[in-house]
Amino acid sequence: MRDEADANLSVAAWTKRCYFAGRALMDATLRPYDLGSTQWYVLWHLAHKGPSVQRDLGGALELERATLSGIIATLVRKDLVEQTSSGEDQRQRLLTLTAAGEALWRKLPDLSFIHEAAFGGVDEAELATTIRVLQSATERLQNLLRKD
Amino acid sequence: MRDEADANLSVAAWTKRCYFAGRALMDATLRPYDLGSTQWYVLWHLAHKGPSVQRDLGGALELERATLSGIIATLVRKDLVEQTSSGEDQRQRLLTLTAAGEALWRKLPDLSFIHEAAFGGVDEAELATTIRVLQSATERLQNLLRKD
DNA sequence: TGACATTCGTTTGCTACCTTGCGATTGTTG
DNA sequence: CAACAATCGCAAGGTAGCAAACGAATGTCA
Repeated sequence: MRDEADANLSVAAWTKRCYFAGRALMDATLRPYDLGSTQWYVLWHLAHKGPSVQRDLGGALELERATLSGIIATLVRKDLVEQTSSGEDQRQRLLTLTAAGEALWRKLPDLSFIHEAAFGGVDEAELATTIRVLQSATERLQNLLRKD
Repeated sequence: MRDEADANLSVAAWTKRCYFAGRALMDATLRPYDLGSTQWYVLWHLAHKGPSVQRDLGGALELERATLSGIIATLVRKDLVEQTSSGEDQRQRLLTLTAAGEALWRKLPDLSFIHEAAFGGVDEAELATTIRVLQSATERLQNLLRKD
């Protein structure tokens, strides 16, 4: 949200702009494959960590159950992920890549160029400072949220 | 997106978490007034800068025309904003706060406590570093985006 | 065991972001 | 002036986030 010259934007405004710029580049790269960024994270997790229970995946990706539920539904509709009632607990669903899902994953481009483009070559100390500032802000905000 | 211990999250991950934490606190504060965060920004702009042409507001808030269109439609439905065909250019719409909009704006709590909670007391130099890192990352990402 | 509480996933409905494509208007230029 | 291009707002359709409420399955404890 810009209300002054670009140079005077607040930390908060730059945080938002940076987040959306990265998201946009990720989305643009994935568009030819008809994948959204969060869908990519799900595939990444299943490809690297193997089949997962939906609840655990939600924890790892920090998504609400309701949010993940919709994303998984989309991936199932596209036949990239299979959702089976995993034996033990009949409430839980086990998520597995389908053959089509594995095939697509192998075709996908490496996205690490995005992080590299954004932060490559930046002084290590400055990166560490940035992380510390953002982390402490996040924690303070979440504390305020919990107290309501 | 978390795939390691919290302490090892990347800058990108903290940028996202921080953005969403701030957004969540803002949304929670505005919920009793039945307002979303972007709706608040629109009201803020109209209250402080006076009536605006929709196109200009989109520029100031960095929203696509289509995105703003929906948000304005919501505010019009709630009778907080009036949308008139501003004389000169018959394509443009002039946005004005209604009486109800002004009344609501006066009742809204001050949200500056959020920015204060997040970044208050942080060393000035560290804040400046954070802004510089995020700004340069944003610019580099946007350059890549434009080149596609 | 039976009543109650909790957990997991889904559904519904909302905000907010995007792209694509359209109609209406306006600007430009041969 | 007429044809073409550009601009503005809207509509449709998609992704991704949230809260609230619900059914089914499971856990707990009197």
